[in-house]
Amino acid sequence: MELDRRKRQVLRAIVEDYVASAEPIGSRTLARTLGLGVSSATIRNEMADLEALGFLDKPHTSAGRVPSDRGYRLYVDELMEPRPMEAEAFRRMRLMYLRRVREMDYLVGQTLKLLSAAGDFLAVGLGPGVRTARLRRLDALEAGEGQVALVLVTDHFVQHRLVEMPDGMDTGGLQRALLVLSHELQGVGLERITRSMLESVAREIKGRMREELLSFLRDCLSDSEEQVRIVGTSRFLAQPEFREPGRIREAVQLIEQSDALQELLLEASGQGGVRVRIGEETSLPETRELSIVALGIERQGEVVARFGLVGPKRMDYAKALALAEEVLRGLEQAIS
Amino acid sequence: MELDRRKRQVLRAIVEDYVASAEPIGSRTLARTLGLGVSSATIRNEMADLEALGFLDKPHTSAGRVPSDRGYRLYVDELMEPRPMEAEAFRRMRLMYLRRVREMDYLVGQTLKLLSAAGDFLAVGLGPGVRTARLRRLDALEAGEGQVALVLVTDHFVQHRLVEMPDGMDTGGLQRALLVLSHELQGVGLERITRSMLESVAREIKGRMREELLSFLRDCLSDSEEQVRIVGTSRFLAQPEFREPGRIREAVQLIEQSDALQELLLEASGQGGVRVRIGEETSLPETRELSIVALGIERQGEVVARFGLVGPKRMDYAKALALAEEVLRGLEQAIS
DNA sequence: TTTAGCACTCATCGTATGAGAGTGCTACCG
DNA sequence: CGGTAGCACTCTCATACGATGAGTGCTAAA
Repeated sequence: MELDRRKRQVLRAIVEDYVASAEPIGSRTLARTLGLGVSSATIRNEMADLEALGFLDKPHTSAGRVPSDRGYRLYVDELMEPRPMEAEAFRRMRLMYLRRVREMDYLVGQTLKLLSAAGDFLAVGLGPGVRTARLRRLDALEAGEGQVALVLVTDHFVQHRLVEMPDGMDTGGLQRALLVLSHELQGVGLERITRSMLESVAREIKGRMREELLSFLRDCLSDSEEQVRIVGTSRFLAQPEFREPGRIREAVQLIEQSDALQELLLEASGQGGVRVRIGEETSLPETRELSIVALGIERQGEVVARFGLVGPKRMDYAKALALAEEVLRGLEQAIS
Repeated sequence: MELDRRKRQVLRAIVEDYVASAEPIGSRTLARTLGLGVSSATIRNEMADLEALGFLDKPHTSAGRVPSDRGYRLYVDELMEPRPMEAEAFRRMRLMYLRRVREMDYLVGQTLKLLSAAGDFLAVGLGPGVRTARLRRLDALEAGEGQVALVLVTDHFVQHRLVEMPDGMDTGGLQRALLVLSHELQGVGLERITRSMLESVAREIKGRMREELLSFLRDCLSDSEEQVRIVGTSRFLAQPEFREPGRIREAVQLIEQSDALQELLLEASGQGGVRVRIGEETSLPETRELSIVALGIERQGEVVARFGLVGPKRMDYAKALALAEEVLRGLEQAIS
């Protein structure tokens, strides 16, 4: 089962050629570019063997070879040469993670920008959401002209809503009620906060304001914010695999109704660290033709953020892995 | 130049047929569906006249007729029968605008959701950004464990950033400095606030914290937030006009690099009220084949939010107009 | 003013055809 | 026994061709 040296060379060359050109690789061109001093017929034999072993596929009888999922897998695990990040992007990333911002939403957004700028990937990211957040503070900031800003602060995000106070209502009562709630629930995981807890406090507030307050708190506690964020659509869609209208349509749909992407990201990023899922390994029918390099950021044993670099299976795994590892290192250090 | 009754009937029928079917309309079918008791030859003559007057186009010699930009224009201005919004969507919209939320970002987001759910449009929206915002409050909320939430409140949005305090620094100084700044600049338009104003205050704060504070304030004052928001891509792209790969590619590009869409929205929504731009009228080469129903929300003579419903020229103008007018009414009332 | 009739145009679709790229196999070589 | 040359075979893709059908424009007549 072990592949000999030359087979590995051939497979690696096919993967790298195909990644670069998006065209199936024929034996003639490969014999030439490989420079091994063997003829195309020899390469053909090697290719036939690799195909029999499941590392290559043929789109059709006379079209050259294309790596199979197993082929990509072997390439990623054993054949590929790791490649460090581009210097400029590396510098920017470092700089960002040295800052003192602790707001995950912000960090996720900035990281996504850097990731999608670095290649033709679709960069997806998922913040901590309510799952791992602990309440720190709940407040109502008077903002003049009868308006008040409701603010909820947790250990890694802030939510707010600007609301108009009903006539004749003073902010004092509201602030007091929130202060009580704030003290009571200090340090409690948002997930543990039930509606009845909120409602008992809100009872002291009357009328319209109660509804708005409850609506705000409910929105904060619901997972609605924990939605996957997606950057880099157009460079992703510009890839040659999406030239046909059918494919592009599929991809657009995948992006727009982001549930599938979210599931993909959750599954692939798992319990932290960097992982690669290739084609069928993604276990989602919609993403059978895509790959993802995913990572989960851990803090105190909890995964607080996840990122993924999604591309066609023919993506630049070395680049994506270098990016992913750097994000993992930088971000975990930043929030530790 | 005035069109007689029958010509108007014919034009209207062609527009409505074409909107429904996306196929060019022939004289035979039209003669049948119109039920005027005249033959296809008569209709052919009318069509030839309408084409000569510039209200119809021919994709090619033997393909039936299609409305021209002028044809759509006349339809929208004079021929179309206004149609009220669908009841359920109307109810939801009403309910939303009766709430007391004054945060434009939130309102824009919710409105876009409703708009894109109501039809096959691409719903675009633009919040007030810094242009029309007036500072209300600037604060630093202690959040425990050495973290502090910087909060900036204006009359229609809130910005925040969660930052880690450097060791040994107390929030007191920070809060005092912000309070001073807050009082000084109370009610001042964000656009008027210059960097030197900020820096003079920040001078009292030392080290890393100053950098983070300035970075936060700069981000608040820059237009970065005033980016057009886009919802409904996939339903928009599912329209038959985007069946060809070239067209769909164009459209995706238009959406992703949203500058053009933003410009379109700004131009079309103008100084408030509801307006329609059809095809060439959009004055952007990229959107020559699209139409937009746009509206600007005014408050005290300033446009604080803009929305657009973008579709192929063959869009359902009656529906889009009904939606637009309701948003205009509801939102202006809500924030007045 | 309307209509019937007819020649004409043009996109579309299916089929045929040839070129080109690439494979698999067989026979042969060192 | 691994490597190579040669050749038949397969399959896609581009092109051409003709048939089909929808629709028009025009003319002459009602």
